[in-house]
Amino acid sequence: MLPVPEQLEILKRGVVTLHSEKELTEKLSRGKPLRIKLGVDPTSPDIHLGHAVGLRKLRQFQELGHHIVLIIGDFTAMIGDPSGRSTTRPPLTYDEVLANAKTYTEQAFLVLDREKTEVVFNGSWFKEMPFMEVIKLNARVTLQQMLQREDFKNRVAEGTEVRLHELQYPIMQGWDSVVVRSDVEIGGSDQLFNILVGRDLQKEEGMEPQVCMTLPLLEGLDGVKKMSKSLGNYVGLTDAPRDMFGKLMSIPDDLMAKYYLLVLGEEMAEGQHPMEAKKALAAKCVTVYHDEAAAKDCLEDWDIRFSKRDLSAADLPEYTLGERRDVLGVVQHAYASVFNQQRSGGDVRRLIQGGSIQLNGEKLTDPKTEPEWKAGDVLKLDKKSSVRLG
RNA sequence: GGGUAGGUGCCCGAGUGGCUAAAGGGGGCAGACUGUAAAUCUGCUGGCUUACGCCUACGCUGGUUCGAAUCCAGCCCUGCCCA
Repeated sequence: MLPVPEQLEILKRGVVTLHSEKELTEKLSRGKPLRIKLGVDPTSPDIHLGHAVGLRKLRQFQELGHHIVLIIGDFTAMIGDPSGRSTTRPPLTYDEVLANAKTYTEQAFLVLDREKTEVVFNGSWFKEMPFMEVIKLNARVTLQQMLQREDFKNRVAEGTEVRLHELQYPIMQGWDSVVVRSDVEIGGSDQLFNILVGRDLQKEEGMEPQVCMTLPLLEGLDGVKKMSKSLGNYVGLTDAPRDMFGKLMSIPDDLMAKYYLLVLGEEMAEGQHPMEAKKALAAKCVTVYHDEAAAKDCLEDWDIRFSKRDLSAADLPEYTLGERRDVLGVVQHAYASVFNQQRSGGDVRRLIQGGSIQLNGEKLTDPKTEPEWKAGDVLKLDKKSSVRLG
């Protein structure tokens, strides 16, 4: 194992809070692998770059020889972490959660070393927990402590509902720490409170409290809100290369440095042209989650499509005409058959009248006309989708 | 349990009998421009229809009325205050 100061230096990189450095130093200096905990709730089937921030930190611990405990919150997912949300989340069925858990763990191993990771489900201890135990656990936390939490406090102040099961969430997450005997817990900065509850419960159980380490939250593509599946502002680890690339090109310029740091773990080079810097970011990210060849393909495709705007040279999906020959009918059919999107007539009409639909670069603004469709023609539907006529 | 304020389109929120497919904002989409799917500006933003028009929509169910998101009754749900 590396000397403690060097380990510390790596581990401290990019963290928001570390409570405390002294405790971490002490734990590290014993020279034994530490148990590092990260809990994830499988509320959706895919992991995105926001989750990956925590996973990357785990990976660092792993490379330093520590032991990772990845907790799949199959039980906590049924509640939904109230962190940062202003309304109650609709509950998932247990089957949905289990299905998500499966893809989740698979995708986590895109970042983590599978061999050195212990995966546990918190349902394995919560499912069988006697109600008496639940009561005891609840007796350890006061309502006032719970209400200190920003999101509960705000909701109470605003007069929106807070349901009692939501109050259980921090307690459950804290109890996880007791069960897995974690030395360090990692989480997003919105997890601070929950992680601290873990410390309290561990202390009460006579254990040495875990070190609390939080990481910055990664804003999503909109540049404002936390990256999340439900907001649709995310980049999935398993997104197709071109999607991943394109999505990353759509982040606001001033977010680039943060993405460099949190997604790639490197500093953004100074003095670069913003577009070049963003292309490099997107390409590197594609390289990490796919490979270099894919990244190269994305770069080329991007230049052809958006910089040179030469759709005729791009490789586009092929589309075969259906029954109708009028613009509206063709576009609607193309969306359905090539991109699997059902668009309403009004929707398509708006696209047409707005000038989005272009045949070989010429705008088709009349829904009723029946242009001469020839094989090889390029039909642009919208910014992201174009087809070549077969 | 009592009192009281509410439940409107993807979200927030205005609207108290016809001018309401429903102000405004957010979000989303498109166009122009550009250095990108950045930024900025502009337009669009329920469904069907070539169109006239039709249908669906303001918590639910009924009712009053020529006509209801708007009035009445019952029910369901939420906040706040009191118990």
